[in-house]
Amino acid sequence: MSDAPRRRRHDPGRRDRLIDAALRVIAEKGVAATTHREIARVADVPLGSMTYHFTSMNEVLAEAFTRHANAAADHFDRRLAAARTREEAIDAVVDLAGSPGDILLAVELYVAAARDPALRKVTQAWMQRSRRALEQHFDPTTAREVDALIEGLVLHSALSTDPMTPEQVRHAVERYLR
Amino acid sequence: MSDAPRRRRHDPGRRDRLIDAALRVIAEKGVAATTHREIARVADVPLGSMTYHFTSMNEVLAEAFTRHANAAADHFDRRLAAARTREEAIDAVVDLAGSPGDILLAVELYVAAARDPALRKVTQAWMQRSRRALEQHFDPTTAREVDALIEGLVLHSALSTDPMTPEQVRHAVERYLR
Amino acid sequence: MSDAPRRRRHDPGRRDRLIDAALRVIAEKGVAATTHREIARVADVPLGSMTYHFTSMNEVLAEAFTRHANAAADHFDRRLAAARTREEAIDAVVDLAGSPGDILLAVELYVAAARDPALRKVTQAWMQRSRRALEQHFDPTTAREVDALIEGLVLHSALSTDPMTPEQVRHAVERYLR
Amino acid sequence: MSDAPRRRRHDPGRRDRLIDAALRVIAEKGVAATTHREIARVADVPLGSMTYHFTSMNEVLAEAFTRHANAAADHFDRRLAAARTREEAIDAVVDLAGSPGDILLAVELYVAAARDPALRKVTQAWMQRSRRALEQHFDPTTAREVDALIEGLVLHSALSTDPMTPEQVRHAVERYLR
DNA sequence: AATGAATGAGTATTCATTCAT
DNA sequence: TATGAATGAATACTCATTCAT
Repeated sequence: MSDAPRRRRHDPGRRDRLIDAALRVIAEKGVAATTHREIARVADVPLGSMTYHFTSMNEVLAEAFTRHANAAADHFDRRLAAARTREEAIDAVVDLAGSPGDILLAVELYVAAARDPALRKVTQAWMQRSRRALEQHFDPTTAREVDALIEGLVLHSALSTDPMTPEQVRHAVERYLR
Repeated sequence: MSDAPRRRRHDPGRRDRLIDAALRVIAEKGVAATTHREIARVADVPLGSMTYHFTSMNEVLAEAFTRHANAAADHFDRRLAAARTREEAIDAVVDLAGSPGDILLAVELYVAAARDPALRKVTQAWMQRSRRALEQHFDPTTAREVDALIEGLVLHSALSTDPMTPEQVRHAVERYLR
Repeated sequence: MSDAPRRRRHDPGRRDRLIDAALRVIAEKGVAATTHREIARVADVPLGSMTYHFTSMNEVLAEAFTRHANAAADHFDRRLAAARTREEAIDAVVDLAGSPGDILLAVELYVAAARDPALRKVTQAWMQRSRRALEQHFDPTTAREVDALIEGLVLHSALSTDPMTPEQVRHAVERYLR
Repeated sequence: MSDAPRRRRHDPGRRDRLIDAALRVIAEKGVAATTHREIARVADVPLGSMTYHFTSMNEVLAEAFTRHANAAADHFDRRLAAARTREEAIDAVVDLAGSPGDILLAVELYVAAARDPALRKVTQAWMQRSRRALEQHFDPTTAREVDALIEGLVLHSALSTDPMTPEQVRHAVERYLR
C-alpha cells in the first residue's frame, strides 16, 4: 500500500526476515516455485538483496529448512517435556500425531534432502531430536517405532480426503503404547 | 553419442516408452529436474516428440505417477493376496514395511500432489487400494492404522542413516498386530 | 457430440470447406493465430488433411482472402448495379459506407498483403472492381475519390468507440456527391 | 558480425532504444514477425535484456505503438497548427493526405488493436487527437469527415499500384473543403 | 487418396547469478 | 554496504511441414 520509495539502506535483521519469507514461500508454493524473485517480493526487498545475503539458492533453502526443523523439533520437545507421567506422554503423542501442522514443509524437505546432502543433515538432526524427546518417556526401541508411527499417521491424515478423527488417532497410538 | 542418423519415423508404443522414461527421470533426478528435454534424451527421441504425445508437462507427470502408483499397488496387492493365514499376512506386512522400494517416488508424488488436484486423485486411489488389500486380512480400523505404520516405517528407513534392520521392522509390526 | 470415429475417406468439397474454415478463423482470431491446426479443428478434419490439400500456409491464406475479396466485391457490385438513378447510386454508397461488414478481414488482408505479393494482387483486383462498380454511376475521378472516402468511413466507424450514425454517413457522402 | 566482446553492462536509455528497435522491426517485418529475438538483434542487446525491461511481448507492442501514434499525431498537429488561414489549412490536409508515411504501421496497429484492448486505447487516442487538430480549422462534423477521407486516401494510395498524384489528392480534398 | 505420427526450428518467458555503480 | 541493471542458459510449448503407412 505504501508508495513511499522505501529507503532502507541499513537494515540489520534483513537476512533473518529473508529466511522467514523463504519459509513462507516454500510452504505456499513449494520448493519448485521458490525463487529469488518471489522471496524478495514477499519480504519486500530488492532482488539484489537476495544474492547479497546468500551465495546461492541452496543456502537459502538450507537455512530456511534448518529454521523450520528446529522450530518443529522445539515444539515436539516442549510438548513431550511437559508430560509428567506415561499417561500424559501418551496424550502428548496423540496430540502430535493428530496435528498435521506443516507436514507439507516436512515432505518438501524430504524431497529436497534426497538430492542435497546439506539438507539430509537437517532431516537427520530433526529425526534425532524427535527420538531423544520420545526417549524421555519410552525405551529406545519403542521411541523409534512410535516416531515412525507418528510420521505415518500425520502423513496419511494430511493426504487423505477423510483424515482420521482425534479418537481414531488415539486408538492407533494407544494400541501401540498401552 | 551415437552418430547414426537414427531413422525411426514409425515407432508404435513410443508414448508408452516416454512415460517409462519420465518415471526413470523422476526417480533419478526428482520432479524439479524432470524436463521435456531430459525425458526425451533418456528415451532417445527428439524433443518435439514430447509435446506431440503430451499436451503439457503436467500430463506427463500425471501419467507417470499413475503408472507408478498402479504398479506399486499391484505389488502390494499381490504380496498380501498370496498370504493364506494371519501369520502369513503379518509376514507380508513386515516385508512391505521393510522394503523402501521407490519411497522416493512416493514422496515426490506427495509433494507434486499438494499443488495438483489431478495428482491428488492418484495418491488417494493408491491409498484406497492399499487399505483394501490390508482389509483382506484385518478389520478396517486395523487396516488403516497398519497402512499408516507401514508408511512411517518405510519413510524413516529411507531417510535414516541407520535404517531399521528387518528384525526391528518385524518387531514394530508384530507389536501392533499380535 | 458424435463419438463415432468419423470415417470420411472420400470427401469431395473438403478443400472448399477448408477455405471457408480458414476464413472463419482469420475473422475470429486474426491471421497471426491462423494455424493449420486451428483450421483443421474448425473444419473438423484431421491435421494431415491441410497439407494434403494445400502446399503451404500461404496458399491457404491466398485462397481464403481471394474468396473473401470476391464475395465482398460481388456484394458491392450488386448493390450498385441495382441503382437506376444517381440518387439511388448515392443511397447505395451511403449503405456501403455505413456497413462495417468484415472490415477486419480487409485490414488483415492489407497487412498480409504488405509482405506477400500474391496477396497484393488480390487487394488490387478488389480495388479495381470497386472502382469499376462505382464508374457505372460516376466519372472515373469521382469513382476513385468516393472509393477512398468509403474506405475511410468504414474504417473509422469500425475503430471508433462512437461510430458515425447512418445520418452522419449520409451527410459525408452527400457533401461529396451532391 | 562484430566479434568484439561488447561490454556494455551500464546502458541507461536501453529500454528506450528497445522500443525504437521494436518500431523499426514492426515497420519492416510486421507485427507477426516481431519477436524478442529480432528486436534484440536489431538493438544489438542480449535476448535476456528484452524480458528484463518488458514483462511481455504485448507490453513491447503497446509501448512501441504508443510512441508511434504520439509521433504521428504530433506531426499531424504541427502541420495543421502552422496553418494560419483556411487556405493554408487545406494545403496542410492535402499534404497529410498525400504522404503515405507509415500507413503500414497504422494498419498493423489496427489489426493488433482488434485483439488487444490496450492497443485499442492507443488508436482511439490517436483518432481523437487528429480530430482535435482538424477542429482548429473546421467545424466538428467537417473535421470528422475529413479525417476519414484522409485515412481512405492515404490507405488507397499505399495499396494501389498507381497511387494518386499530388494533384489528384488536392482535387479530392478541395472538392470536399471548398 | 488420406492421415496419424514425427520432427526440428522457433517462441515467449523465467531465473540464478554477475557486476558496475 | 546495497542494489538495479544486465545476461545467458534453460524451460515449456507451438507449429509448419515431412513422411511412412
